[in-house]
Parts: sequence; C-alpha cells; structure tokens
Amino acid sequence: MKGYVYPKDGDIDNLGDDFDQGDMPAWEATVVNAVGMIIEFWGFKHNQGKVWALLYLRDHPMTAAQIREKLDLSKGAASMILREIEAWGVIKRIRVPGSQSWHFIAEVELLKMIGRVFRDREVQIVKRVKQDLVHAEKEAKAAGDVPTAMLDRLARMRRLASLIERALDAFLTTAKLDVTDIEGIFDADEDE
Amino acid sequence: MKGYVYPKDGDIDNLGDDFDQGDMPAWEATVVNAVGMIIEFWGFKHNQGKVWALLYLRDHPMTAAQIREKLDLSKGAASMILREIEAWGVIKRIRVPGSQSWHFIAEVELLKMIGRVFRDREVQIVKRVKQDLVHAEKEAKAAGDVPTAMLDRLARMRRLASLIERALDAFLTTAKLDVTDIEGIFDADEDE
DNA sequence: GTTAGAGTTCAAGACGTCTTGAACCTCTTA
DNA sequence: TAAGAGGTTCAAGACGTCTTGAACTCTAAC
Repeated sequence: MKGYVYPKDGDIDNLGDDFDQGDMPAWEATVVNAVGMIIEFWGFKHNQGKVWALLYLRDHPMTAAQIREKLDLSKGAASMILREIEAWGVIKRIRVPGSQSWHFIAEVELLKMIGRVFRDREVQIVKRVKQDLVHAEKEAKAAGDVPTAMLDRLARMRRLASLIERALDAFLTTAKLDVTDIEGIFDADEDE
Repeated sequence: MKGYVYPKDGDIDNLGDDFDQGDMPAWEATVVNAVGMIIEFWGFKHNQGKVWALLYLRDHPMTAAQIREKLDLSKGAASMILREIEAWGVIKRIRVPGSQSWHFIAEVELLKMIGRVFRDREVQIVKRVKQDLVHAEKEAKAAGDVPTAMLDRLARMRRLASLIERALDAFLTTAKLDVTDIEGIFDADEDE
C-alpha cells in the first residue's frame, strides 16, 4: 500500500485545513478525504473514494464538471474514475431534464464493491498460488531426488495457502453480512 | 497492489521455466515465487516472501551470501530484506561454529507476521479515518447550517467505518485461530 | 449536415516505491 | 592494532502506476 499520506499527525484540530478544496467547508473535505483513505487502504484509488463520498454526502445528482470543480480533478481523471466506479455499481449515471450532461448519484453499497473486487483479486492471486504449489509438489515428487523432509515442508506450505484462502472467504462472508446489516439500517433511516 | 505479475498465463506446465534462478530446480523456484506472490498480495515485498520460502523449504541455516546467490539479490537488498523479516520474527539470525558470517533460519509463523503487521496498518488507517469522521461530524453540527439529511449520511459513514473495523478484527481473529491450528499440525508432523 | 458542448482516449510525464552498488562501518582473528 | 571478510547505509536510478491535457469522438439541437 502506498500513496496518500495524512498531513503530519498530532493536532487533529487542524486536520481539515490542509484539505480545503473548491468551496467545500473543511469538515466536508475531511470526510471526503477520510473515505478516500479507506478506499485506498483496500487497494483502490484515493479519488474513487472521494467521488463516491462527495456524491453520497450531497445526495443530489452532480455533473462531471461539478465534481471536477469540487475535487479539483482533470477532465481525463474525472472521466476515468467515474466510469470505473460506475462499472462497479457504486454510482449511477442518470439524465436530468433540461441538461445535456450526465449526472451522477451515489449508490449506498460501497462495501459491496470492496467485497466483490477484493474477491476477484483473491481468485486471481491466492488460488493461482495454490495451484502453483500443488504443481510444484508434483514435480518435486517426480524428480525423485528430493528429501522427504523438504517434501513435507512443501506440503505444509500448500496447506498454509488453503488456510489463507479459507480465512479470506470467511472474512468476505462476514463483510457481506455486515453490509446487509448496514443496508437495513440505511433503509430504515431513509427519509428524504 | 502492484508489481510482480505471473509470466503470461494459461499453459501451467511452463510456469517454472521463466523462474529459473541460480541452480534451483524449476519446482523450487516456483514455490519460492508463489510465496512471494502471497506475501505481495498482503502488501509486503515479493522478495521478503521469497527469502522466507527458501529458508523454510531448505530447513538449513544459510548465509546472506548463499541466499543472495540463489535469489539473485544485490548486497544492499539482501541486507535490508533480512533485517526487515528478522524484525517481524519470521526468520532468526544465528551463529554457526566455524564460520564468521551470520546464518539465517526460518521460523514457521509466517501468518503471524501478516496478522501482526496488517493489524498495525489497520490501526493506523482505519482507526484514524474513524476519528476523522467523528471529528467532521462535530464540526458539521457546530456549523449550524448543514441540512439534517446530510448529517444523517455523515453518521452512516461513521457507522460504515466501524463495520469495516469490526469485520477486519473478525478476520484477523479467524486468521490467528487458523495459525494456531496449523502450528499444531506442524508440530505433530515435525520429525527432523 | 453543421455546430457546440460533453465525454473519452492515450502518450507523456509526475510521482512513489524498490533496488542497486560503492563507500563505509564493525567484528573477528592474529 | 592491523587486515580482511561480512554487513549496513544511502544517493542515484529503475520501475510501475496514476494523472494530465490536447486531440479526438459522440450526441443533441438546429
């Protein structure tokens, strides 16, 4: 993990100041950046989180131009980020009568995105590693000249990979349940 | 996540070939690289995983020079990586009679490292984000002119952060239990 | 079909992290 | 204390990813 770093630390009261952007109040910039951090923690782009947070917080359709102004994004970056998070089902693109631009609104399932995309990554990497270990084990056995102790250790590594796989699955399942919970909370609270 | 990419995909039978290094057989290089992948998946350096895997597989004290030769590392990289993973308790530095160099051996708790360091990272980022959201919420309320609906949404984000925190804790606990399990398995099997 | 604003693409470059290797330090032995 | 191998440091640069913005395409209105 890399990239965005909180401006120094300590003195939490001045945190928002460094974040001022466009005409946002400091607290809003803080929120938007905090969500950017979380999203980055999960291996996504800082700005993807910021865009979602802005749209979610405002709860009002915004055009790409408005988002760009608030978050100080280039035209290209805005286009790419909006398309990416739209593809993940985290925002929706809608038409607003009387305007020829697309407007964007936030969906509430942010965690769903994390879960889904993280799972894809898991499939790609963790499962592939397990395959490799199984494959290597076969080759090592076929070679004939590999000490038994080493074969044992190889087998244990394979088991370790399985454990990681299972722990991840367990986590993703838990996260999913939690999302369902919070969506329930959201719906119950919904009033505007 | 970034960096190391498996050499093309498909044709798993040729996988090992691209990995040949030093005088390692293909299957060993495959194992070492597979562990490197897993470690990188968790946000660490590819080579940290490779060094651990090599030491674990061989189960024999190796000098920095031997490790460097097998994995084709520079002097500087070897020094840094060995010190880092030693600090995490994943390998041990020992003296071998009759030699003036340090030798290294693998500890078996690889997952313990992932759990511990990942937890640190979680503390740094997830908890900090939650603080920020709480702080922003206070400021927004103090501002007086923030619509209730927006305050609601802010409160929900704060709850979302708590959920992520709890799901992570749950995962790390699960992983820890699993490690304990596998350590039990290791000990039972241990025979050399 | 033309025009104008909206939206997308992609090559160039900014930015961060990781690696290299030469200079430096340190520990052991005589 | 001197010599030499082993080990560490850190500035420079390699490498990847992300962002920028000019050129391009698309769409809607006329």
